[in-house]
Amino acid sequence: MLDIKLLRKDPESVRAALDKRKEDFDLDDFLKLDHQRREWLYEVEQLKNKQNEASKQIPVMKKEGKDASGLLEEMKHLSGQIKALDLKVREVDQEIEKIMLTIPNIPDESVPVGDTDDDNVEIRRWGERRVFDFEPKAHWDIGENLGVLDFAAAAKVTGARFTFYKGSGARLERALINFFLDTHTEKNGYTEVFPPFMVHRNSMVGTGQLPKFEEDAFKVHDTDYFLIPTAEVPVTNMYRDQILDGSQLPIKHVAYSACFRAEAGSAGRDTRGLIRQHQFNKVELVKFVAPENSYDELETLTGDAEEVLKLLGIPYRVVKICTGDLGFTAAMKYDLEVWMPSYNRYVEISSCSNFEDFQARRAGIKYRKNPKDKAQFVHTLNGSGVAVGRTVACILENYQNEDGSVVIPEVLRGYMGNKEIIKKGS
RNA sequence: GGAGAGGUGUCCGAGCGGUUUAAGGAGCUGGUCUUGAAAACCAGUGACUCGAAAGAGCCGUGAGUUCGAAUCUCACCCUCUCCGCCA
Repeated sequence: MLDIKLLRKDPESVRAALDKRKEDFDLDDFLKLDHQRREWLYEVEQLKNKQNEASKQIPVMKKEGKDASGLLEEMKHLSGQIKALDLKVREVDQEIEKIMLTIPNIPDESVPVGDTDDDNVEIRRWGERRVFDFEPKAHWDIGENLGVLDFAAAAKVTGARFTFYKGSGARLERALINFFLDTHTEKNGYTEVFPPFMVHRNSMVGTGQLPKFEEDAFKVHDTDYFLIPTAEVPVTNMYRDQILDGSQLPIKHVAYSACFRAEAGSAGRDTRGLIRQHQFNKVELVKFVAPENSYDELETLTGDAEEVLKLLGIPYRVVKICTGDLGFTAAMKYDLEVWMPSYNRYVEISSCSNFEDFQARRAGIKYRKNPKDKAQFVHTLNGSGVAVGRTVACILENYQNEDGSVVIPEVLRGYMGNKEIIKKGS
C-alpha cells in the first residue's frame, strides 16, 4: 500500500509511476473520495466533541439535582446525526481502502522503464553453458526414462500440473531442500522457519496477493484459509502489527515450504515438466530491514540466492526487471535465471524483490530505530533461495549424460548417500 | 467436537453504565542520599491511528443497545484448563 499522504500531496508523481508500469489507474476517483471523507470526518468530530462535553456535564447536573432532560433530548438528536455521519465516513473509508489496496507499488528510480519482459536488463552472467556432443533431452524425458519423475501417475491421482517424484528423484528434491536450508542458515546467517502452509485472508492482503489476485490462489473450501503461494506470506506476516526493536534489524529468515498456485491465465504455457506446477517446493529468504539499508540488503539477498546456484555449478544470469514486468508489490526486482538446454534459454528460478514499505504498511510492521524514536515502517524483502522443482529440472538437463544417466552435483552427494550418479532403476 | 475460565497500556493488574483525560504496581528517565553501586525517597513518563491545530478514535475483532460503553447484548477470533477424537 502506498502512503495516503503521498497520494494527496503529490498525485502527479504517483500517476507518473503508474504510467511507467503501464497501469491504467484513475486517481481522480480516489482524490474525490478522500476529499469527501475529510469533510465528513471533520464534521462528525465536531459533533462528537459536543457530545463528549455534554457527557461530562450530565452526571454533574444529576449530582447537583438539576434537570437534565432538555440536554438529554438535544443529545438524542445529536447522537442520531453522529450515527448517520459515522456510517457515511465508514462507507467512504471502505471505498478508499479498496482503492488503496489495488494501487501497485512505485518502482524505484533505477528500475529500467519498459513494457514487457523483453525490456528487462541483464546485469551479469555466471558459469559456462555446457556444450553437448549429443542432443540433450528435456528434463521430463530424462526423468521419466530414469523412473524418477512420474507425470502420468500424478495426472491420474490428482490432475494436470502435479508430479510424483520417485526414488532418487524424490531424494534429490529432499537433498536440495536441505542443501539450501543448510547453506542459508550456516553460511548466510538466516534463521530457519517452518511456517503454516495455509493462511487466512488478512495475511494474503498483508503481503499483497489479495485482493487483486484471488484467482491465482487456492482457497480451502468452507474456511477462510488459502494455501500459500509462497512462504513469503506466512513468514512476512509473522511480524504483522508489531513494532520491532531497531537493534533486532535486520531480521533474516529462511523457510522451506510447499507452494500452491492456481496458475490462472497460464493455460497452455510450460505444460510439460516441472517448470509450472500447481504445487512445488521452494526455499524462501525473507528480510526485515531499516529503510536506509534496503537496497544494499537486496544486493546481498540476491547474492545469497546466487550462491547456491554457484555451488551447484549451474550457469545463470541476473536480470533486472523493467517497470512493465515488475510485480504488483515490488519496488525493484532481480530475477535469477538458469540455463535450460531444452528451452534453449534462461528460465527463472528465483525472484529477489525489495518491497520497501509497501508490504509493511499493509501488514503493519514497524520498528523504532532507537527506543524513544517514533515507530516507522520497516522495509521488507524476499527472494527464492531457490525454487526446488525447477532446480531439479535444471540439474537433470545440465548434468545429463548421453546414456540418459545424470551426474549428481558434488555438493549434493553428501545429502544423497554419497551417490554420484542417477541411473535407471537407482 | 463438548464443558468451563479468560483476553485491559512495555509488563503485572484494577475497573462491571457517566468526573476513567484507564486506579495501583513494575519498568523507564531525571533527582536526593552515597566514595561508587544497591536500597530508600522525590519528581516525571502511558502505546498507537487520523489531524497543521483544535480535536477525534483506540481496553481481542465486528455489529448492536444507550443521551453516554472498557463496563450491557449478539456474533466471531484467540489463549488456558478438563473431557472426547486423532497423525
